[in-house]
Amino acid sequence: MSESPRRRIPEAALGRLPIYLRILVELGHENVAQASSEQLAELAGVNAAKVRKDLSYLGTYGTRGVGYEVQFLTVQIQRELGLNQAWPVVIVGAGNLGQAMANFTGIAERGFHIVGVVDKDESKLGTHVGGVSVTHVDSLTQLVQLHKVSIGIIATPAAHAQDAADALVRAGIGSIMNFAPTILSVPRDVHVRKVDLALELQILSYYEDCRNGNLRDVPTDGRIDPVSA
Amino acid sequence: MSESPRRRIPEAALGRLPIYLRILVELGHENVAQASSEQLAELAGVNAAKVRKDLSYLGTYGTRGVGYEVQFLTVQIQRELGLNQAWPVVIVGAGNLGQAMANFTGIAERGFHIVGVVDKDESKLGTHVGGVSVTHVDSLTQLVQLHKVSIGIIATPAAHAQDAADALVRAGIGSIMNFAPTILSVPRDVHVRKVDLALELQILSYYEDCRNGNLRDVPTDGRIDPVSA
DNA sequence: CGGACTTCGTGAAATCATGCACGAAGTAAT
DNA sequence: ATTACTTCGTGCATGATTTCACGAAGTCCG
Repeated sequence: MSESPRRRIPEAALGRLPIYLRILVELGHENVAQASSEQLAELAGVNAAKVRKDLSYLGTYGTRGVGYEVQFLTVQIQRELGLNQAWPVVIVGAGNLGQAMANFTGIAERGFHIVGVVDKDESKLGTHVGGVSVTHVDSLTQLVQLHKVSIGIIATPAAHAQDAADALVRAGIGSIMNFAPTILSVPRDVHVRKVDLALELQILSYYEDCRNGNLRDVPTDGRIDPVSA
Repeated sequence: MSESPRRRIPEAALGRLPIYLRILVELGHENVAQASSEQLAELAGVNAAKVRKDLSYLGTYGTRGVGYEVQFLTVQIQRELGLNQAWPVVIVGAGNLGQAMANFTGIAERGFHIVGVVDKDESKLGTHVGGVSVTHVDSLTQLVQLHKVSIGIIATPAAHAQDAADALVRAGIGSIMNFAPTILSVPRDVHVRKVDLALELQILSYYEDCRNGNLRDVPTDGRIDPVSA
């Protein structure tokens, strides 16, 4: 049924669409034709009502008494996420992380195409990383315009992350994935998603500490020197 | 003032503590002695009331009219997160990502210590990665027990992630950071945090697609073949 | 065809997170 | 000491997210 324009998927639901998508693609590969919200929920590690509500933001694509058509729903989610095109991506920073991202098959598999890796360190220039060679950061704008890139990844040390962001914005990029543990300041219309790897470990540390019976309840009153980092 | 036992910091606030911590450590390095919630908020990219509320879960550590003592608060957050010890960590998977994590200075800087990298691929054994050499996954349990490791990182291909998780759990690990795009099944008392790099890009893709005027409103009624991944 | 059964879509309730706004508690200076 | 000023801590309103629970809409089978 042709729906009225539905808009703006809530952030929380949006964050789960890629998960459903991966599951659906997998099911597709196993030639599963249909899946119920119950099954999807099981595979996604969430509850069934949430799956249904999340999917309902896309449209009414399920069939009552049956479930969802895997192929069809796959396409719908892809369309919604804008994945019916291969997005070109540039990486700023050819260190460990930049290289890992450039080589990461999971990224290429899901429709992203690394068109360039730039760095400001002369010694890294020309080395080959994941099919492209590392060029100087000065070539960024050129690279971006040539390939019509709109997504950039910052994999530089924290100290240079803002420079990298500025360069990306100047080059005309619209979205940034930032691995540096820094709050970037960018124009309002540029989207930033940050991924802080150490942060995730620190959160695990919290839970481990809880588990070890360190009942964090008695506030210290003596003031101790912080350890240096 | 000795408080009544305060407990369980809400997830959302917990996720911001590492950010405040990083900022405080930085301020400390610049010999800043005090900081107001306003300043911290500015640096953290959030609003001041949120900073105050988040910090209030730890205790009443601020001074009205003044702000927070940088050194003191640093220690408090570290204590809360369990970062007053150096947590040993093992990495399963010596591919790009595993290597990048092992070499990542940001991790060591924040009190984590990579004590081992294991892989099942014979060809990778013995290579040196970030100060440790890669050993066979069979040595995992030994490694974990020797160093009293409780945090593991899964950086294997998705297909082997569950095996990796099982091995980690068997070895006695309590928390897992999972880079593989898979829902792991683990005992209830094991904490898992997943980091799905492609997922983040897919979300950026959504926003880019929106920006490009692709008003995602008219649901297709014809059914199209999904592209293969 | 009709009844039993399945599963979706969604309102409404419950929970969680955010942000405002103000009293409380401190400093500073006269 | 009193006044002016700053900034914290937090109750409360608002908004977002999750979950429940049930009617609607379909299938299946005799």
